[in-house]
Amino acid sequence: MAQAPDQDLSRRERQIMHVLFRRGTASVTEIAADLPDAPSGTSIRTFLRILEEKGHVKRQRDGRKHVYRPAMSRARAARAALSGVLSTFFDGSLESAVAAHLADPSSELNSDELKRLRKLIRDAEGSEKGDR
Amino acid sequence: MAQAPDQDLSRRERQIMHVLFRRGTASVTEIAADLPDAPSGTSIRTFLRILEEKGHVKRQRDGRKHVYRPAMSRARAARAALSGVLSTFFDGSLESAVAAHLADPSSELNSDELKRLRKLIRDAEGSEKGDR
DNA sequence: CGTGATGTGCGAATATTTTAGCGCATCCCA
DNA sequence: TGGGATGCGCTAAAATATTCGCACATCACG
Repeated sequence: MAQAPDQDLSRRERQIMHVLFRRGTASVTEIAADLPDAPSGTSIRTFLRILEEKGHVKRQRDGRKHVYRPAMSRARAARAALSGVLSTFFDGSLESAVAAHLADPSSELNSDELKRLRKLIRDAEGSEKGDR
Repeated sequence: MAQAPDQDLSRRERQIMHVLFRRGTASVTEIAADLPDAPSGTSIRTFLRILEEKGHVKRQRDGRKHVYRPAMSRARAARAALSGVLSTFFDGSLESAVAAHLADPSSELNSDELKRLRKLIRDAEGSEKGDR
């Protein structure tokens, strides 16, 4: 399980995980750069240590520094995060979410992306696994 | 601003807001029912009071009970939540998100939904507002 | 080598979050 | 109308989260 890695994390822990997911990999300094109201490096290290103990983060030496990365694959976390949002805000429907996003003026997607998007769906219709 | 209502909320506050967004409206009892490891009703009321003070929740009497609802529209919160996830896990691309969701075996969407989805996009291509 | 800049972890102070106990008000109905 | 059930807010204790000071390593380099 552990579907919702977020659910069990505190605010800071979550923020840090998000930075890590966004960057893929990051040093304490880089994390600090992306953190709103970033605390001291020492504090960030504390969280990293905790996150590591909880099994959410892995570390690796890089010269004298350490580089951190999420323990869970981005893909997996992404899926979980997305379905969480769908479930809470879109009645679980991808369709409504897409509709909302397309309607959002700030989404700014060009016709190219739209075209690819449509192809994506056409292909999915094609394969249509099982479908009971 | 206040784009990310989540960002400033504690774990419990967030959980409660999510229940509220999911249900639209809820009493303390209903919230308790949806909350993982629900604390006492008294505790929930405490959070509701705090959330109200912070301006995230509105309340309304219903008989002797109170009914709570999010102060921000679901649509607005939904948009914010979605773009947050897109930004953190999908490089801001709706396309990747859709691709991921379609690939997710547990997504289970039928051909009807796919069809509507495609139409949605086709329409968007048509109107293609501004596109600066 | 000697020294400053950088990085690290531990341990402990501080601040916030989380939880409930209480006493009061209201409602249902025997 | 008296008593139990249900709901509410206030207030304060208990539990967590958040932050950092410190002392010890490493590294680059004059």
